[in-house]
Amino acid sequence: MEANFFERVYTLVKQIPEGKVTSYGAIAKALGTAKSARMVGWAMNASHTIDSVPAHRVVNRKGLLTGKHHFDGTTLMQQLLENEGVKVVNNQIVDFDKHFWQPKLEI
DNA sequence: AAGGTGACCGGCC
DNA sequence: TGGCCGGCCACCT
Repeated sequence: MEANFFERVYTLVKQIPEGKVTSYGAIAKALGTAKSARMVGWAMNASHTIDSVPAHRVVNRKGLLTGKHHFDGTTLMQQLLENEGVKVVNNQIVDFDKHFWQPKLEI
């Protein structure tokens, strides 16, 4: 199996198709650490150094771009999502449930 | 080895 | 939805 918890998160996040988004909790649950969605966020923090992980497709359960602060600018994450067809208004994804992608189905 | 930290979640009001 | 609180686990120093 893969070495770190991080790599598992990366592997899963990388599988997120364009125009789709998911939540930390969903990823955490898919990995088996449902009660520790914080770990997913922590993994994303490390993903910042990897740049192969579409972290902009990962938001919290409310559809808020909580992690946009960790991106380069302030609207980078939002623009990336909009570029893929995901509407974002005021740091929040519109029709979040429609764009929601369930990692459990893929894992 | 121990403590601190974190891009969260769920429950309650 | 929004604010507050507790829990939870892996990584870092």
